[in-house]
Amino acid sequence: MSPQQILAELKQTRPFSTLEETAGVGLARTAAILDHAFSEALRPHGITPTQYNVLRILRGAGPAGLCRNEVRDRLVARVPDATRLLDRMEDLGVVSRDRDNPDRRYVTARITPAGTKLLAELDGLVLALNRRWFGHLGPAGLTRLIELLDEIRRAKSE
Amino acid sequence: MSPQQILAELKQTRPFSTLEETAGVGLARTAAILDHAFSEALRPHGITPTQYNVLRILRGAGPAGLCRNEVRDRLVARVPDATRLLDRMEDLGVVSRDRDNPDRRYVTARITPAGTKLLAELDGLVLALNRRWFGHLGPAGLTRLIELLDEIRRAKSE
DNA sequence: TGACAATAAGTGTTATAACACTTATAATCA
DNA sequence: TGATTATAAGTGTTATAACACTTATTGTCA
Repeated sequence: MSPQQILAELKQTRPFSTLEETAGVGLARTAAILDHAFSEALRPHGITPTQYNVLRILRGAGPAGLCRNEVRDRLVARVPDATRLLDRMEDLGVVSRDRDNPDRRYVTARITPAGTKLLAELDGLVLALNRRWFGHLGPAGLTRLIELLDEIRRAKSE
Repeated sequence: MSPQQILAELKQTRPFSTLEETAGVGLARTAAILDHAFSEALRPHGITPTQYNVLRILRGAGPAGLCRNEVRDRLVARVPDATRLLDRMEDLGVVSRDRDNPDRRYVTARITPAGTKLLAELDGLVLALNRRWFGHLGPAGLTRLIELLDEIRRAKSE
């Protein structure tokens, strides 16, 4: 096989083994692994990572709660059907909803006492997982990682 | 309100504003944004990011192809139903399958000429997207990002 | 002020993800 | 060699994601 053929074959099977692509695949793979592990860790508690995210958002909002679209827009991952996501969480008893805004188009979602209790039970677990997965990078590594990720999102939105 | 109450309230609404958590949320959010953008970019071409991933894997495997489980295990994100993922891609005409292994339990999946053609059409797009999203980090930033992500996955699997 | 546009939420429907379970073939070993 | 275990693929089913569309309420302005 001639050098040209070898190069042609490499080019065919791995057309862009660039740093950019390596970073992109690494980012996607890492996020997928951690999301799956988090999902497994939450399973015994009956909620998904997205639902956990909603609970964190609503706990942060306090008694005032938040309307559906505000919850949706604060989610880590885009969800096109926040209504039924909140439906399920209402069925679970961790979220309540009321059309109590003067503007009657809005429906306010709030975390319930049961939701607050569940979240409190999970705080230790989440802290431990974050330490296990990220702790060994050290403050300098973590700060750099956070910077790099911020830069990527900034470039994306420009 | 006493300082203690203020602290207690902050603690309640933001129990762990640690570097680890900031990195975790940043990682998940960045990956979700890029995956969504990639999905949108692929939409006009009729495939999803996962299907694109399968095509890349099968192009890399060459004429020998790969069995279902090998394809599944090489995917960036875990997929519990690779059979029907390949079913759909076979319906699209970009993948073929044959039970042509001496061990008749195996079904070999291969990329079709149509799949190779589609992938070739997408190479430029993917290269451009990767440059746009990651290029401005520079070789040093990209290398560091790749290192940090590798470290996270290594810690996870230990 | 009354038609029209804008905004918030919800609904209908299809496709895919996820999980448990079954079938088919091959390898192992008493 | 024949029963048993292991491996690969596929199937049945439910829940969720995704997208387009509809309804209800409010704001705007000719």
